[in-house]
Amino acid sequence: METSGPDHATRLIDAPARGCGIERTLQVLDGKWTTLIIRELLPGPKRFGELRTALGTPSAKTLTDRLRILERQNILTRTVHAEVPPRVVYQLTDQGQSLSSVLYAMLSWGEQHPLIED
Amino acid sequence: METSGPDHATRLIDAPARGCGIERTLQVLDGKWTTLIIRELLPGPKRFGELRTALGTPSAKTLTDRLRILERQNILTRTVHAEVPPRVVYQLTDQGQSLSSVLYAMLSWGEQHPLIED
DNA sequence: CGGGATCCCTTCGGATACTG
DNA sequence: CAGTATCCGAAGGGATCCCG
Repeated sequence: METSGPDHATRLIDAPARGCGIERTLQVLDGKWTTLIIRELLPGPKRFGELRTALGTPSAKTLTDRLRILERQNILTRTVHAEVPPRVVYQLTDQGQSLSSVLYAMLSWGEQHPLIED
Repeated sequence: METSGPDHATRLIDAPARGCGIERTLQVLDGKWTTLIIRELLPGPKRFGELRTALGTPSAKTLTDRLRILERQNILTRTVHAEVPPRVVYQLTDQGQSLSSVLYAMLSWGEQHPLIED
């Protein structure tokens, strides 16, 4: 993976410090939970409660706030099924799915670099 | 890039939600400035003042705090040159350099997905 | 069940002043 | 120049209660 692409380094060096693509990505992958939310939704849609459990039970407010932001950013969709009890399903958009490339890079790096300390 | 690797998706789906490599990466790429600091250091070492200017002048405290954390995490080194005036140089470690794979993924995604709002 | 409303606390980041 | 020390405001995240 490192063999074929010295071009990667070049593009990273050439990108202007401010206003480059990295900053747009950071605008999405912001906050404590966002990246993990996307990770949970990659396999397929999930309900609010499923998400909450899978993430380790963040507060409802925290999760709701973040999901609303991601919805506005067109990373996921929110579908309300008018039933009793209500069922609300979150699903990644194509744009959200495409973040898998970033998440995969994060996964690979994290697996290869166990942190020494905190 | 999407053509050859359905394996990427598989590994992302299989990774356990908590304690997977993604979370270790998030432990490093934390806070408002970290990712941009690393981006600035990829081309080569920089002095404290150079970093500050390149990033858009965050407060000295903010930058110092974050640099100390990254030093403890073995992402970069801090070298003090005993001169007058003092000169302090920050340089990525091999581990820090290796984060370029993640930054490159962020750059690519950001370039291809201009945000609609927010 | 999936929130909304409210209150609260911690943390992050910034402003300012001072130092080796 | 590159910090340290101190104080501060805003925001993120959480706890609790209530509702359709």
